[in-house]
Amino acid sequence: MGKEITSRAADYSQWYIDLVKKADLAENSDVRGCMVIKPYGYSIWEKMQQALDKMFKDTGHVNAYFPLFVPKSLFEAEEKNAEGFAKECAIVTHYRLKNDPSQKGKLMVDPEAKLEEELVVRPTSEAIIWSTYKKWIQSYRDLPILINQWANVVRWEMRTRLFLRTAEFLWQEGHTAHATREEAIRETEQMLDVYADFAENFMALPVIKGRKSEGERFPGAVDTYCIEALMQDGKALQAGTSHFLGQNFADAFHVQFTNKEGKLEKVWGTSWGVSTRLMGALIMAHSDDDGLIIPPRLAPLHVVIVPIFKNEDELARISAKADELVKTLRAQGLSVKFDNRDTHKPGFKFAEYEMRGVPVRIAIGPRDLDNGTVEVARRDTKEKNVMTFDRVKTDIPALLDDIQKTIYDRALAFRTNLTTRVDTYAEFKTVLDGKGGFVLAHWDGTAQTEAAIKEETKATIRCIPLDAPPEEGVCVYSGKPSNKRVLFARAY
RNA sequence: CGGGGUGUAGCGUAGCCCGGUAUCGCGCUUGGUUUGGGACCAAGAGGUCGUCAGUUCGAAUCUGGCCACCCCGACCA
Repeated sequence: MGKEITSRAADYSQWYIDLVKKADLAENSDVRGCMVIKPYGYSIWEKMQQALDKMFKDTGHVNAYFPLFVPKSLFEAEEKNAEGFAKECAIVTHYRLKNDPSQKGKLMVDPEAKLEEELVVRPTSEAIIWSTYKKWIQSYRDLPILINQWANVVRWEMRTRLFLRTAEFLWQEGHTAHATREEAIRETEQMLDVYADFAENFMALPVIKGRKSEGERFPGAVDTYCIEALMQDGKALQAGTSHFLGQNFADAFHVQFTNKEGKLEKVWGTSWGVSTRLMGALIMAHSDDDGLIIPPRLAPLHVVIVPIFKNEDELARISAKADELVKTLRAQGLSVKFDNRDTHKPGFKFAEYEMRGVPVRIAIGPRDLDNGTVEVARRDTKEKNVMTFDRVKTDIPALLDDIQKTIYDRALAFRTNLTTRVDTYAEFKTVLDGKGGFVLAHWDGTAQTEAAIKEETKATIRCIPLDAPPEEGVCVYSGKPSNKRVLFARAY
């Protein structure tokens, strides 16, 4: 592991890349645009999965798995959806290789093994899932269907960045089918709330819930809801989406049911997802120039114990105490590691665990044994305090709660400072180019204005906040009347 | 797909203009001294210089083709 990462002030993008690599989260693979998620990075993703999966199940959903490949004819059935993803689809056209007669030891695509129908590698699974739902739904008694899947998807992006945008990424996608419009909308909103809850309470990431403008809507959706977060460089990041699909996929795949009155009706749908992009959000929202800062509720390791010793005898004495602490803390439900390696000095270990964002570090040396104390360092503020042995059991769990809260409060204060209400276009541009962040401004509601602003400033409407109070005003761009402010920002 | 750039040890690099089998740092191995904030000293190991061809007595270096990757744009969870 190297010694330093680029500072945020020097080059925010480079800081992010350095951090992902030095904290051992992920690296570029031999496949263009695809990453290897390393064990430590994956363990954080697993924590996210566990928390989300429980929330999905608590709201009545079940997991299932649908195929990676989507026959082209199914994929193209919902026109807007197909059109929206067409430019970034990987396609399977053949199913066999053979020895290349012109080059010894090389393989070539067997031209005789061409598929009758090409298979699209899923960029999202609405098509394959709704073609399946058609077989499952005949009666109102078959509804609702509340299914989630954990899967990988492929979107052939031109430019990629670790976690934030990769050609293949991991995610979960919920796909639900309902008898009524109202129920489907309730589902869409419920899952948005689940995502916001997860972001705020697990990721310690304050988010703004809202609806996308027509231009930013998911292809094939009637309405797209999202949560938007602010990163430390003042750019916005979409952290999750929940779509009300109306009857678009029911239309495309002829999914109908017989209602209580014996009449045929079309099914209403939703879909919702979050991806490994959340890893990027987690990193960019909280971490500092010394490395990762992970909120305790997502940290694979809560506490690391580092012994400080000069010889085997000292290590043995410290180990006895450390083992006791490990037991105590594990009994509190915490993940604890005693790093007794004698191949690295304490200073090296301190730096290493800071880079990896372990929330709490406990150091024990001979001095502590004599005093009946330990040195406790918290990662979020870098504060160090001496604690007596008997306090560890109660004070460490309390400290972790405090760290979780501190990280959230810090992110919220940051966002509050970087959220600006503007009333003129000049001010709009000044704020974007100066302090950045979220800009709340009036918008006339037209796609033309939205596009013009994007063209001129690179800022997009992140969302129309759900909690925006009605307020009479005029569009900063066109001067036409508007009745609420929308959220603008430059985004990832 | 347009514009620019770069490929030398696991990683980061010097050398290239002006041809003579490769520099330095990190990391790695071994031994010793160290250990309360990324240790030090010594000795070692590790390279078809992206690839293919050409020029030459001789190519990391010059010429051409190819490949890969990075950056800027357009596109994007």
